[in-house]
Amino acid sequence: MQEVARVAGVSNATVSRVLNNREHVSQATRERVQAAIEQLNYRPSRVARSLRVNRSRILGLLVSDIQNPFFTALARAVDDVAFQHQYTVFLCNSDENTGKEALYLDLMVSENVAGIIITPSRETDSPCQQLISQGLPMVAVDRRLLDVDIDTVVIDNVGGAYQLVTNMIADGHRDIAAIVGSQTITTGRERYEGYLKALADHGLTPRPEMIFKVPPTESSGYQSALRLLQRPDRPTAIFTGNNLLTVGALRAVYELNLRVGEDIALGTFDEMSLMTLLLPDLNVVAQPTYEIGSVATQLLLNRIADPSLPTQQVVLKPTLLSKDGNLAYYRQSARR
Amino acid sequence: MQEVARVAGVSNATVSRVLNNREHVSQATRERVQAAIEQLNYRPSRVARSLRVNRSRILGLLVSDIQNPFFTALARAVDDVAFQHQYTVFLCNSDENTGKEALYLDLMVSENVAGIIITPSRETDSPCQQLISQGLPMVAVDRRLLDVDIDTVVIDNVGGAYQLVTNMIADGHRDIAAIVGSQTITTGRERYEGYLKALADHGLTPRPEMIFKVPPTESSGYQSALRLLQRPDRPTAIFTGNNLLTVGALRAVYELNLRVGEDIALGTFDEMSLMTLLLPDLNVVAQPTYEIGSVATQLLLNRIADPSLPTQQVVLKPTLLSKDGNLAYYRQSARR
DNA sequence: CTGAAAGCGCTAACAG
DNA sequence: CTGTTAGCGCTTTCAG
Repeated sequence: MQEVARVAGVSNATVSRVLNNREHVSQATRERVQAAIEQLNYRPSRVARSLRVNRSRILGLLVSDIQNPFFTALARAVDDVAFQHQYTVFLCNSDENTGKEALYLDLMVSENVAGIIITPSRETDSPCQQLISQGLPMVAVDRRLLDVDIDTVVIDNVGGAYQLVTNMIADGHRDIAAIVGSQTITTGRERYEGYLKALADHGLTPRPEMIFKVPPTESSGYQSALRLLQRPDRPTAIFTGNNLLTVGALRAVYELNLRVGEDIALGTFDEMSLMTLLLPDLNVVAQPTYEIGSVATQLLLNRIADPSLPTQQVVLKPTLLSKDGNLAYYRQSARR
Repeated sequence: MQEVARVAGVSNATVSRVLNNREHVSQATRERVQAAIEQLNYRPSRVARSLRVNRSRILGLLVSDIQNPFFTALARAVDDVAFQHQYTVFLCNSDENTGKEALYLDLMVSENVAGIIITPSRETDSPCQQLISQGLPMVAVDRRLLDVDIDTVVIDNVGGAYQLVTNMIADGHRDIAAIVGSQTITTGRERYEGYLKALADHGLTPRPEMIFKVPPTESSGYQSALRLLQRPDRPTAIFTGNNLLTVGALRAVYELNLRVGEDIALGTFDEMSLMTLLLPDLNVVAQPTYEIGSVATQLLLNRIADPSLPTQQVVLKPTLLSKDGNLAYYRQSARR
């Protein structure tokens, strides 16, 4: 910067003014500085600026699984909106691991991010509480945080699961098993709640041995489904709580040479590329993933602009895909 | 930091020494400082450190499509290796857009990253050249960069495509169409080259109207496949150059109510979750994705440690999945 | 083994 | 409209 100032024959204060498009600089000087910048191929240090002004134009995004298409779609949306507002995104992967989550949060703070969007890996005792009370703008996404006053964007998990399971009941199923995610995460608990409610409202009582509450991973889905399907009294349908559990369950189904929609019905959350295309008989509740991400980012930007805003809890509606509608939905989303 | 120094009754120089695990600090002082850090819940500013030492422990990773499972698997590998070495990863999405690519590169430099791993969006005139000559450690991954002396990790695309197409020929196909990515990207060109070579070596001549060179997107794959499949003289097989093209092609196949492996054979690069499970008749060349990412990261860390190292070009072997082997491969990779 | 002091590159008063 | 100056939080000589 000194160098630029020297070449342009001005002080570095003036260079700074030009850089930040401040007024009180004559057109002539401005152009001289621009020329010097070009000539030297100068790039301002965002690090120094961040240190000085004590805030950056970086948003932290901490997802719990970078390989899960749901989270990458979310990341994509966050990136888009941030980019439109000249913010950039620091994307990290907590791996569903509270230790890593805490570590990355610390790191983001150390890096002076302007705010953080997080998919919390547990709903209580979150390190988020402390950061928020320190005034760091934060938004929780996909999963709620208990006992923390924080902007939140989630979907109506109870309602979505309820619709899905009701739909399976309407298809004639009376014995519907469930493989749902850990009950310490709101999505897992709420979707399970919707499942139970749908059964109860139709006079059905679930068999306890038909219910698996497991970590939301592919291998858990696989193991659980295998155990379910190998029973002599296997259920006629399985409700799986998220996409990874579904993939695992599908693996088990195929391994046992069963057919989805014929030997066993499957109902699940999350639309995945190819899944609806190749498995038209799958019952799917699709999340408005892109919208979740963009709303969350907007919320975060609003809070950065005005930290005194009251916190908001946004609940978006998922969409039950009709069997005929699957392909149409897939096509539409692929077009984006 | 001042605060910690005050509470511990030492100078901030000493606090710094404790923070960085430097010697020449008595055990007693060290403990006093640690206690103060705990008590105040102090987190050092990485921004200030980065400004002072003019380097950070951040690696930049610039991928061309954050929603492509190939790149997220890559990101996962980079993240893992970086994390093991106490580095963190700044992940950005160039969106296959040279403008965004240049912008993010500038940004990463401004943020003082220690080095960059990039999947270049074009093979010539890359802004990477300049950064490298400025001494910034960089690694190109998945795609080569022409006329730039840079560490590179790619797979043997020619060989992989050759094997795949040869395999289809062995299955009896004589009329194999191709939908390959832009020829300004090395993967697109090399895979096309392998395709041509396989045909030539078996005395086959491709029909020009059966060859589509298009951007590597799902919609290009869809459009191209649709046009191919709607011809009265449609081919018996299609070679698609990457996973997105494949997904698009699959969409066209399903829309026309054709069956993979019966009405039309498909051969493609990249293994995708579920794809091999649900489509056992797909011919697939799988990339050692995780290894690509980990080798690239290792290369970058080596160069950061010693910038004078000669550059390396690593070429990894892809694996042709036998039809029977698909499921086994899928299972194994899912276990990771 | 510890402290004082300079300075990384930038911004923001404050003067002029 | 432009320059001078102080200082963001840290590391790193150099003295003691």
